[in-house]
Amino acid sequence: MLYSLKFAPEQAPDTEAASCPWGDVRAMLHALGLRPTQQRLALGCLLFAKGRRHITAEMLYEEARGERINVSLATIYNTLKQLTDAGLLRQVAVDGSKTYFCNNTTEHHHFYLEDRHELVDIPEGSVDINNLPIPPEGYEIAKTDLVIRLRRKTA
Amino acid sequence: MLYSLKFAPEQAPDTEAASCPWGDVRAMLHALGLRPTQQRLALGCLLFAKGRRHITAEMLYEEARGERINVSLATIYNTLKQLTDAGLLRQVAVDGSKTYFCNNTTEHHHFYLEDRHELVDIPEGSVDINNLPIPPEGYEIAKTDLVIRLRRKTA
DNA sequence: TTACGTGCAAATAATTTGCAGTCCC
DNA sequence: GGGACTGCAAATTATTTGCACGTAA
Repeated sequence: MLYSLKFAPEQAPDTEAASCPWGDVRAMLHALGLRPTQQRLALGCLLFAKGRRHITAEMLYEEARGERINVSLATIYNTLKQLTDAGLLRQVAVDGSKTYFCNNTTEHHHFYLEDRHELVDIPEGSVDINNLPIPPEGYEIAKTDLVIRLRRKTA
Repeated sequence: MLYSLKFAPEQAPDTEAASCPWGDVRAMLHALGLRPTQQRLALGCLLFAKGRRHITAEMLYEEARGERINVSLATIYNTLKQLTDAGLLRQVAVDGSKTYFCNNTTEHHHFYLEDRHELVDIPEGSVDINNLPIPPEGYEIAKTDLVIRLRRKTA
């Protein structure tokens, strides 16, 4: 909440860097060859500020609206795709419907809380996957996704 | 192809058992409390006959139409859901769009061939997952899904 | 200015649902 | 016959796209 207020349209956009752990969102966009528009600056900050790290387009949209950021859902989708293509976000498929985006691009895996429809990082190193099978001829591993689905204990 | 011809509407439905590795589809449906309608018998046979084991609703629909089985997409979805709920099929999320159903309900994992949009079983035992993390308070593991995404080698 | 971006609304795609008609028990 | 089942078409949900207008370099 705090961090994103600095991106409200009426605020000076040059002050955002300090509030975003990822560093300077403006620099990040520049490095990607993307214009630092108000929408992208704001979304970049929401996405890379500490706090929430697994988000759907719809969730990000609601979060942005809550922060009075003027942005359309189409732009949310565009931006998420651009950042994903750039390798700054990781897309996680959990069920056949919503798509989650994760701002942690290190090798790690996820818990999925079925009752809350929520993704949670599994701390790095706490799961070992051994004996990764050799891919069929002509293929190489692009990435490995491990999702441990959790249900509420009934006992 | 061969196996499903026996389920064409004009054929005697009592002969299907021999052609379906799962056993007697009629008995299976009975055990689930589902009426052995022509559609369900035919779909049950397509799903549990050897051969294809990872299928989407759309794929099953096309396969059924190819076999002259008269069935609607809505019924495909209904049936897939019923069989999944009954534990006879396993649903696998691969990307944010299509949902795959797998007729292998043993613990196993998948390759996903990104270029062909195809799921392939990884032989059981060829991947070890160790140190499964302890779920947060109040939760237990419902299932673990490991998908190894493969891309075509560019080299 | 001028190409890149954005918002809106319409288009897709996958799946679900409501309901009238059909088929097993 | 009666309720379970099916098919169709309309409704939903998630996402993409086309295009007129806005805005950063």
